[in-house]
Amino acid sequence: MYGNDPNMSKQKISIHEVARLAGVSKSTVSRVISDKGGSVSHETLEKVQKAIEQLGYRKNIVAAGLRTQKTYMVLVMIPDVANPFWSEIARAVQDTLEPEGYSVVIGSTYWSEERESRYYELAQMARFDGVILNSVTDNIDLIKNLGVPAVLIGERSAAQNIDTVGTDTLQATKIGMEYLYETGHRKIALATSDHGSERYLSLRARAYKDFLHEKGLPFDPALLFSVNLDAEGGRELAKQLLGLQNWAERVDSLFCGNDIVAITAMNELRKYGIIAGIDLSIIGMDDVPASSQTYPPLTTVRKPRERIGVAAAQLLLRRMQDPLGAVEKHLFPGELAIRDTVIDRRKKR
Amino acid sequence: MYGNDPNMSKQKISIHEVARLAGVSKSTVSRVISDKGGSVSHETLEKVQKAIEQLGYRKNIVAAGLRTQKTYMVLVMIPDVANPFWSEIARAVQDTLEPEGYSVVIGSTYWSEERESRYYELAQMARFDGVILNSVTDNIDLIKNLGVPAVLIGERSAAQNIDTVGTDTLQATKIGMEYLYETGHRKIALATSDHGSERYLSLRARAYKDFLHEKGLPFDPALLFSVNLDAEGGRELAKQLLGLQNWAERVDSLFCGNDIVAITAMNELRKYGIIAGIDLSIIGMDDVPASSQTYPPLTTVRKPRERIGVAAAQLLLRRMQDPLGAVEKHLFPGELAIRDTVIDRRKKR
DNA sequence: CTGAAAGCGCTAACAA
DNA sequence: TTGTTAGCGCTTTCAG
Repeated sequence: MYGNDPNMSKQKISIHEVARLAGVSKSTVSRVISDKGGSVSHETLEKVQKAIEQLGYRKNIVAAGLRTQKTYMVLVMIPDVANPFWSEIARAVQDTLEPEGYSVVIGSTYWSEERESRYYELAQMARFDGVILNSVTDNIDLIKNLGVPAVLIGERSAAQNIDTVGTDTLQATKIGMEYLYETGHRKIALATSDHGSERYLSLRARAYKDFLHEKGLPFDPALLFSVNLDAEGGRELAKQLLGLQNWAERVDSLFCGNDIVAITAMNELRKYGIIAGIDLSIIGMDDVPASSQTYPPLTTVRKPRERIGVAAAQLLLRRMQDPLGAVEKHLFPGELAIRDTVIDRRKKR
Repeated sequence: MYGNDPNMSKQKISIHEVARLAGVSKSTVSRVISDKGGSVSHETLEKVQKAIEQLGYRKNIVAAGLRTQKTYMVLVMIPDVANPFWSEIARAVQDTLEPEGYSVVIGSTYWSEERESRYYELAQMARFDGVILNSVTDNIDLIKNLGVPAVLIGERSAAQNIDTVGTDTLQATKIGMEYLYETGHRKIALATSDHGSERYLSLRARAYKDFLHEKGLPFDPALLFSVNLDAEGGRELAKQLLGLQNWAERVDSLFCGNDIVAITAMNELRKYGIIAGIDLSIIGMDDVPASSQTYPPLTTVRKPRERIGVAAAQLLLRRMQDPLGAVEKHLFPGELAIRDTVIDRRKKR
């Protein structure tokens, strides 16, 4: 009549109740529920399991963590969950960490240092076993002093002594250039940002120049457009291009720093009757979801978001087991997503 | 030489060390750090604070939670983080819960029941103070037995006894229809899914019929297209429309069940020379990011993702304080996002 | 206002 | 193989 309702959903049932019902000690129950395979006789094992079943007992991992110093929680700190680039990385991390028993907390910093430090605080309150992050500030000392294994996502050279995974921008740019070259383009323009602080952006410019040199093509400074990598930059780019004398004879293709720029530039140029894929070749970078929905669909260099996420997760897993192992860095190549904005000029020759 | 470095980042410093340094008891330190404003003299308060500062002490909220039965963690269970619709809701939840001291865990179920139950397990392991979720199964009993305050996101009628927030699909459909009507359209077609299980989808059809009736317009069953709400459905829709006899005379506008359908249909129709916003009006639903990047940009009915997220978070906050309060339900109206795919036919009259 | 002691639910020596 | 005894770091009576 009292307490014999197995469906009571209140989780008042702890290891203690299980022990009582099974007629064993708490430690024995503990041995059963902590998968460490502590030595328990087959007989008692069954008794305990039956009691657990009967009471609907659930292990309280938070309490367990207090003792073992593990939380089975990992923080993924990224600039913006709602941005597909980052959310897809987060998803990949989640997918590889959860089967290992970890829960993933996603924190959006919205590029704000203040929000970043709030997450660092959290991390220091012993909430997480590990952290995967993309920091605005790249305050390496801060990250190293977190007292928690950390993996960086990005491609900053500042981070010398810390695990890193990211995209190989040099290669990603080159692969796009190469594709333009193969399809018969010889007058390639580049649109990218020259934001001083974000030094990795100029990697695109470096790859561009290297490429021209390698192919023995002339470098025309007027074809290196400097714009912000957002929608505004795309419109600006269209304007700059159109402002160029004899532009149609000087450029046959446009390599854009990212897809947003490519898409807005493309839409802007159309207003002047210039159609991407017909009058001018355009190629973007990132492969955001919108890129396949534009008209015509955008050819672009895809950044391997999934691989990045998976690699970061695996690296963290390793680092959590062996905090003192050698620092690793992984740069993944971009992949060409061929759609309809690059003209095949070989046919025309 | 040993241990006298105040910057040692290992968080070995607990309440105990602080107490020693400040020359008080652990309880006193506890009173200081738990914002409950326990009575502490101004003098000791200062001593303790100084000690905390000096040692770089951080409160271990996990340990505290063991005692207080609070984890300050909230689970947001959604079908897919990488889908903008859901990630924006998650972001809003995060933005309103974090200032209250909660950490938000985002869990993606990918529409799988199995993954859902894994999260229910987690919730039962006393990890979370509350849960905000969109369930595939809508197993209300299960959710109620979680033993944790829960708020549902969606618009399922099944959920009678549980807090819910969602979009008012009936109204959202109507507002789009109304806009078409205002701009002079009288031959409106609707494309939606008739998936039996997802009964809320047929809300669109209901709103459609109601609207026609209200305006005294005839209902032509051939103009109610039934397609899946994905890219494939969009192409299918284009095919069906084109297959209709005299379609150009029978329909002047197309209301699509969601943006994906609208965008793919629009791109497909263009192949036959039919341009949205010129030859045919098209309107979507959701306002996904890609919608503003299409050419022409898509007019659509925006679902108030942010408001939904904020409301869900606030509701959960309330429910966590008062678990027995009356069940609440909030449906938010859709908003028109006017862009370029709807023709203003009034001019032509 | 402050301290001592008990305990949240679990794990980890150490005995038995 | 099992039970006993201490804690993990914090909060919370209950005295003083």
